[in-house]
Amino acid sequence: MGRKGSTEHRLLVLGLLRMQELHGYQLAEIIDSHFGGKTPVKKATLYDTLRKLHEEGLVTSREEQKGNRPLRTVYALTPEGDEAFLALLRKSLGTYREIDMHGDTALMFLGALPRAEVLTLLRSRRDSVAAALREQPEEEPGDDPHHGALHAFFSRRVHNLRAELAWLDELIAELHT
Amino acid sequence: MGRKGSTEHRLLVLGLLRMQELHGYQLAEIIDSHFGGKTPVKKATLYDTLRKLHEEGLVTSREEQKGNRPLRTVYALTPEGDEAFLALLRKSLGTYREIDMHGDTALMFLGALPRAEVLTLLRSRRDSVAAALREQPEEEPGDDPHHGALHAFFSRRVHNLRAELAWLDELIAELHT
DNA sequence: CGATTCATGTAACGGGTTACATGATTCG
DNA sequence: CGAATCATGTAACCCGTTACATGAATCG
Repeated sequence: MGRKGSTEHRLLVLGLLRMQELHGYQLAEIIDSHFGGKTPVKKATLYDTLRKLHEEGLVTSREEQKGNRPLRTVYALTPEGDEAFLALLRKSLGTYREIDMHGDTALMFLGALPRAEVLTLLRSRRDSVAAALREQPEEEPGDDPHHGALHAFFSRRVHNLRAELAWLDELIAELHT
Repeated sequence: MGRKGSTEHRLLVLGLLRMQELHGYQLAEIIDSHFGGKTPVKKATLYDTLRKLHEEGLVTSREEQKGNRPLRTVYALTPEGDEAFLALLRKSLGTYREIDMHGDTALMFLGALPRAEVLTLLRSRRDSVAAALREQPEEEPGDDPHHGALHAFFSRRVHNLRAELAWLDELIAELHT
């Protein structure tokens, strides 16, 4: 039924609706196109978020039919929606949410395996990180309407991956005694 | 009812049971003591995980009563539990799980606020990170039975926080034009 | 003509947290 | 004696994903 929709999701949807009115499917496409494959939001969640935002009066909805294509519901931001967006943005930008450490518990038990095996495993992990780093777009070529907008977002990802890599290298070297 | 219990939770519980048999409350205490306040696992989850591991035959259970204190259920690892632990550990150590980026969506919309305000907000975020970093134990004084075991775990946290800080500083400088 | 695309949803499941219930005991 | 501690659990809730359903249109 009526989910709340996390801050992140609301922020994303409101932020995109701020630039232009959109229907759900279109919204999903825009998001997917920027995150190729690994979407941070699934369609079901998007539709739900839109419905919720509409209930709250943060967006208006309007039915639209282009030719014989399926009926679509186009959403647009209301002034309240814009306010809500800015408030969320301010709160979110000014705060640091400690990132959940996943895949970390294993690090507590390095002693349970022979050092040689630990080294092999960590090197394999290192390779995964390096691969993920290579897949990151260096700097988006600028024929994108949101050109610079995503810069900070992706730059953080890259920074994080690089830090992870450096840390792993350090740990590996350390274990090498 | 019967939850699966995430890999992380299972790994943590099995790993701790590997060193000594424990009852749920004690397990929670051990975990809490190392993460002061911000526990990565809640009691309800722990009890549930233990129950599940018992169902699967990875741990044995035994009732114990010390004096008139409440009845406690003490769990101990079985050989299968030990195998399961090692398998989980190998898989987890050798793999990199991309961390969920939370609090990041806001970074996509830096353009929505005047640059001066963005700078103020980012500086406030920077301070949160710096504070979190100060709260991290530099290097655990060694009167801890798990002395070196947690080294890698905490060192990663520190590294991550430092990377976050450096990245924020860079971004702030960049926005300063 | 079968497969994919457009477009929107619903139902069920998964998995963790919150809040609450219980009951004895020890501490201030 | 009231409050906190010991010890274990359950029920409800929150939220997101998976999988499925629908139905027309277009593409190979």
